[in-house]
Amino acid sequence: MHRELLLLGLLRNEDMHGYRLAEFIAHDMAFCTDLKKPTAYHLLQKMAADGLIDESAEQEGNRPARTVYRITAAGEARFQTLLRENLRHYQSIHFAGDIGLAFIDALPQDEAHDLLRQRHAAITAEIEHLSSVAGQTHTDGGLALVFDHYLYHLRSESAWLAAVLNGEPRTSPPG
Amino acid sequence: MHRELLLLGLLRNEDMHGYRLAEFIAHDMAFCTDLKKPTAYHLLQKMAADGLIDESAEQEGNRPARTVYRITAAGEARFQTLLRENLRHYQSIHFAGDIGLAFIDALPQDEAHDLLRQRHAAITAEIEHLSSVAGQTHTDGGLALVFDHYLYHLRSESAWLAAVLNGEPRTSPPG
DNA sequence: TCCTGACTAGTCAATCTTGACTAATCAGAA
DNA sequence: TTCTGATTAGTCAAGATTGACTAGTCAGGA
Repeated sequence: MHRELLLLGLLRNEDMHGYRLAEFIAHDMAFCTDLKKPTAYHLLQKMAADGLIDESAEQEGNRPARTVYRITAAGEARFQTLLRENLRHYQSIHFAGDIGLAFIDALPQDEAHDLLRQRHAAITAEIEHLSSVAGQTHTDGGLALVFDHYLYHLRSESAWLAAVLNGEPRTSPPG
Repeated sequence: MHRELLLLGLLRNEDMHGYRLAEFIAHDMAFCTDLKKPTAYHLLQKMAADGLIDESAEQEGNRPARTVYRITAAGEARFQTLLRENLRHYQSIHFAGDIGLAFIDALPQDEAHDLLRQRHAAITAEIEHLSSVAGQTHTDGGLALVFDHYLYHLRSESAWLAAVLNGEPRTSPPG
């Protein structure tokens, strides 16, 4: 459902064709969604069938024709509903990396420790990378908030993993 | 891929039939995965076809026959590989709730604030609930670690959202 | 001019995922 | 005993998702 919200939200800002939508999402929102190009096309077609968006053909020079999508009044109403639902609720997350943790006792302690150190290094690297990209794009309005959230989350993950690696007692709160 | 790891890890501990696996996952691992019953069956059949697990029929009383799965040597090898891969890497997460945040400017500030307060209350409620269930099950070995991670994450989310609601400056680290 | 590699705009088959359903068994109440 | 609702053990069709592919365009170098 949040994928529809994403597409409607972007179309609300500006009419776009599928390729551009997918590209924007992949380049500028990679840190908060993993919506792929074919999925975007699929959802766009479905939403068009539902009357939430309008399709129109557009030709530029003699490049291949593009299908441009524009949000309708029904789509705007949907957006409003979905947005409120999204903000109101907390949607719990599952960490793929936790499955490994659940079976960590299957490995010798030394090796497990070493692997987790590599994981910690990967988190640190992502924090560095994100921090360095910080001021470049998506520094506007809502996306800035999301960016901050992601960075905060990464720091929290890093801190938790560091505590585990130091053998600190469990279930300690952050901050 | 982590779903295969999960099923192999559980079968490694004990032979089981599909229904029991799915039930255990839904009851005792809900906080770290969302693998559904039909998906579990699908993966079990695939892994059986790949020779990672063996199928055998089992009849108890005159209850319907059950297909019991047992991990093979190839399956154990796969488990070892997948476990190391899982622990070594950090797999980044996407928050469905972030999509709403990205478009929060579309709502009047007061309403947005109010909705986020409801979200915060939902997180608090989940923390309460989890804390109360803490000592009951999954307090063993790896699952204890995962449980701690989830609780830590919830606290981190709560803290971040509280900071946002208080209008505190962004991109502050936890702890 | 011709060729190569990159970009544009999408499509498609294969795979994954799940809500809803089936069909049998059992426990306990009426 | 008979009925109801819960539990057991799955199946299935429908829908979601994605890696790999197509087919045209364009820029720049040889």
